[in-house]
Amino acid sequence: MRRDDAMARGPFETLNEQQYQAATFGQVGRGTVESGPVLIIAGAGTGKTMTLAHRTAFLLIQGVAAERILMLTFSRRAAREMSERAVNVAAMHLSRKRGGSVPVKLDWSGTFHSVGSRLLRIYARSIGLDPGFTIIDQGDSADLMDLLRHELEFTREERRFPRKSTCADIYSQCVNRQTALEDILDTHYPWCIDWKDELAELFRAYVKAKQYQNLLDYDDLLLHWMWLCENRELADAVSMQFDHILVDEYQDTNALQSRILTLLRPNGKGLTVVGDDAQSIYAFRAAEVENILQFPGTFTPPAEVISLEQNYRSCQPILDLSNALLAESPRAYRKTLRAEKPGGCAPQLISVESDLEQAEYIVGQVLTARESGIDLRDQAVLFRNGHHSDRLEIELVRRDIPYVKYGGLKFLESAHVKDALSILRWGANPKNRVAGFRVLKLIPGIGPALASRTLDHLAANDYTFSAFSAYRITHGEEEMWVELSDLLRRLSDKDQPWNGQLEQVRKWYQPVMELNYNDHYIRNGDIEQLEMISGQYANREQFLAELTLDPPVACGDLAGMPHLDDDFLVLSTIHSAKGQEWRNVFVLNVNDGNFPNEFACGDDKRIEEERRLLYVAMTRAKESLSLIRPLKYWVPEQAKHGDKHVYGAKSRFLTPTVMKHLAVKAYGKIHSGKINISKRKEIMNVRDRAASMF
DNA sequence: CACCCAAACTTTTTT
DNA sequence: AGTTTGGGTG
Repeated sequence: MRRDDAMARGPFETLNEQQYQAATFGQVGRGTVESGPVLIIAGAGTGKTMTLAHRTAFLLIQGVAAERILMLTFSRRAAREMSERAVNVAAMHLSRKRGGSVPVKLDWSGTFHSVGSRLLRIYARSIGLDPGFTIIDQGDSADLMDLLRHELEFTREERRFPRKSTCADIYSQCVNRQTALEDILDTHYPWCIDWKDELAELFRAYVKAKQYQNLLDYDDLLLHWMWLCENRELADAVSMQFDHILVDEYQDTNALQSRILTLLRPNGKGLTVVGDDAQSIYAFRAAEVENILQFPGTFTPPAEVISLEQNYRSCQPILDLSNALLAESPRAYRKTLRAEKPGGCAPQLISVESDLEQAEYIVGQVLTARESGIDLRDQAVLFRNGHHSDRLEIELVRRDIPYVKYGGLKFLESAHVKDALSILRWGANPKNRVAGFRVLKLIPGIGPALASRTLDHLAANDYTFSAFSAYRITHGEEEMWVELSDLLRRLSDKDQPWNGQLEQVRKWYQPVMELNYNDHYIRNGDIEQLEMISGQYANREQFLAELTLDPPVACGDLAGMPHLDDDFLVLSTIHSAKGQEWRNVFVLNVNDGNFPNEFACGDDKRIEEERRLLYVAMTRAKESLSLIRPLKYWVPEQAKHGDKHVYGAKSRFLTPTVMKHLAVKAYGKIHSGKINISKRKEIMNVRDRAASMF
């Protein structure tokens, strides 16, 4: 078939030459597309999502069934977007041609973790797993580590044992990198090296505990999927379900993920991966840039490589700066981004006195831009660490500027939400000791020891909650205890409808919040919000699984959470800004210590990743880019005496070659002896408040 | 044994 | 600034 004739028209005419090559790669047969492995190197802003969506649409148009396409993405949001766009493009074409069967969505589109969880529920029995497993998030996994490290009495040693989240991190690195504990400690956690034996023992206990309690952590979803595929028959069964496997953000896959792909597609047939090595920023989560660099060579004949370099997002001066930054990094896929849009002005490097002036400067610039017609939602402030925006947030609240913050503290991580979910999880799975422990300690008078004994009693009675009705607790609120055991019995009853379960949980939990939190009315609102969300799920298992795999982004206690159609400024960590774009972008704290982060120094590979992080931040900007550099900035490190400010050196990434593309500016009085404007405002504010007291 | 308080310690980014 | 541990009290 001469697909050029057939396809050049219709939905594919908007693609440029490389995008078109990528989208239509492969030999078209009757209802099939035969294609070897292909790697699409998609630079920032080169229409990656559009290309991948069009490739999927191409497959659908050629007659590949939607349920035979596996789309693996980095986030749920990306999965949804990709599915929608692909289906729309295909529908546009198909309805014009024959009006025949138009797929509504891609059945198998999701993150590695969510697809893994789905496959494991199907194949659980064949690998000796109970399909009713509970998925636990990073926090739960850390809590379980905490319980075990106390049980093993590692916390009683003279030197302090690594904190619970560090233990969980180390374990996760070992699994995801498929590397021995000793090597992980050597390269990533040298300060924990003395605890090697204890950590190994802790991890053995952790694995046992998870198995006993029927829990899977994030890493288990990948690990068990891989094990599933290591069995030839099962691998074939999974593999034969799909004609095509497409992987987005391939540069951020880890050893487990690439191994799973290799097992599913040993010869690479029907495998399409998309990514940009220059945007690999998840090494801390065990991502391997090497995966994308070595992808072509892992097959014989090697995979086809198609490079997209035409940039549709930014103006040329921004790309010149980004290209210059990246040119100083040694890497395999050289690319020079070219702008489609003409004109544009040079990116700026602004020096300010401290984080206070930084916040003030941004607020001023954002408001000026809005007056000139750029909505707040077209502007974003990006930063390295979640807390870097603290100062700015205070300023924004004070000046009544609405904003949404991505990254940082999440809804699901707040204590009250975890409490409520733990009650639900415990009801769903009485063996879940972490959840039970957490819930029991909520009752005044019940501490770790009593909670532990109560859990033992439950275990001794075959994990039936009715055993609690005869069980008296020595001290502790009698009434709350009785109500809790009642609630748990109802929750564990299989005939109990899902509808209304969260309401029952909230009714029991409300007094606990009122007791513990001053802001309980705000937190109660969060639980009510959770209740609303729960209505969208068919059953409890689905709700709990989806919520851990795809947590809601924003936390409700933001000062008046902006409604979606309102105008608001976007604050985001660079990691959470991936794939997004704004007309106007500010990058905070561009100094050595943040770019690169002080903890990343000493290791060349990690420094390169930090450079790429700055690259990702820069390439989010469409029209205007401002890098801000405070001369003095706040460090939350232990400060022995007095001043917690530190003088930040200029980022080592801003070399003379890179500086050529930056317009240098200073804001405010850099050497200040006098009190500056913003400080005076703060004093005024305090005076007003003092006066209003009487 | 639970709870409160003080002291010591702390590695960022997230599915 | 937030977390974790240890000591003292009821």
